[in-house]
Amino acid sequence: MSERTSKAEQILDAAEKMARIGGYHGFSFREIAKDVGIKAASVHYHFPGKQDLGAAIAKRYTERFLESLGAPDDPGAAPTELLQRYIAAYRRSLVEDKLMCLCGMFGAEITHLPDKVARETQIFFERNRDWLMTVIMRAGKKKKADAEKAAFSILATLEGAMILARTLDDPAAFDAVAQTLALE
Amino acid sequence: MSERTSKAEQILDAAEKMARIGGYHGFSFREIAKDVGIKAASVHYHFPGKQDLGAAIAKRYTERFLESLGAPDDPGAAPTELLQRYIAAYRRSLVEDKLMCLCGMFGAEITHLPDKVARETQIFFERNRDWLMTVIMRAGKKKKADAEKAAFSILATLEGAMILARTLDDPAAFDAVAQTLALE
DNA sequence: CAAGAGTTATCTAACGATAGGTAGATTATT
DNA sequence: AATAATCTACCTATCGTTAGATAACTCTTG
Repeated sequence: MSERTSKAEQILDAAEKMARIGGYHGFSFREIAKDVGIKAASVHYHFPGKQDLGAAIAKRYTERFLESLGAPDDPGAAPTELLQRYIAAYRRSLVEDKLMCLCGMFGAEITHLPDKVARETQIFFERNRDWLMTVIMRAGKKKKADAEKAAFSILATLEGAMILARTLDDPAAFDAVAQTLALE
Repeated sequence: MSERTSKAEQILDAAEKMARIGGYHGFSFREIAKDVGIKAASVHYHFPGKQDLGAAIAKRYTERFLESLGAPDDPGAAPTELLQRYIAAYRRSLVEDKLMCLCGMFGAEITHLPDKVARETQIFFERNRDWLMTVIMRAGKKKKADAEKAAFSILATLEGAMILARTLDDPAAFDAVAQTLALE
């Protein structure tokens, strides 16, 4: 009886959602188990330890996020359009999912995370930086160092905007911040 | 025998430090107790519940933070100087204390926090917004609505820059982001 | 086809650690 | 004597994790 999604995927789904609300301590094997209809011990069959599960959701999150953006050097998409798409990805997470960015969450508590999880979190930021740098250099910035600064700035600003908008419970605050980015 | 700092203050110090590493779940009565040299039950004498302690550190953090900035309408300080001072406050937390902004941390996990704590976290952002708006309006001729957008943008960018720099373990990333702010 | 072996997935049941919190005795200070 | 501060001792809940039994499914083989 093969269901539409595997148990491992269901576990990842539940863990990711919980982590995007409460961070690394926001998900537990028991709560996940209840969510997907098995016992806590069975979750360990799919993911040996919490570190592994934490690293797995961060890795999947990163891959899905970048996949949803498309290639930064796609000739069919203008750099400005790609940047708008990038901003829209954060907005969707905030407004539709009503969830924090997983790696923004993990990033805040980075010094409190197991190595495996911290590493995956770093990778999210590095790959986002690289994606943005490619787009920015296509858009006109010539020096690589300047492109990196601009990429860091966009990345940081959007992560911060999510926190701000969620704290004030005001999606308009996100848009206000995003608006100051779009002009560049 | 009255020491230099009261026990309540020592408790706040310990709790704040732990929370700025691990968030709301990053501090516990037992760990705090060990830190200040009393038993866990005694911590409850000073702060009845965890909510109260969490709210107290957020409140004190906000007050100290704004105090360190000085008045936004101080005639003796130019708006650009005040903005530099604002950026420097974040930088100090990152580089010297090597700690995350407490309310940036709490903001990330806002939907997971008790009401009392969430409220204090909101107040941090509101009061920072107001401080920045005052400075920004002094600096230019901007409309109030535009000043709010600019204030949100600075606030979000610096919170995000802290997360970014801490995750990549690279203070230069913070400076790169801050540099894009200073030009405004 | 039928039986058994192997593999995959889940279960029960518990362990030790840690959490927030409470009651009531005890000590220290005023 | 009264108040302020801390203590011991415990409670209940949850955590990650583990060992070992038990199903459930797949594959091979007589």
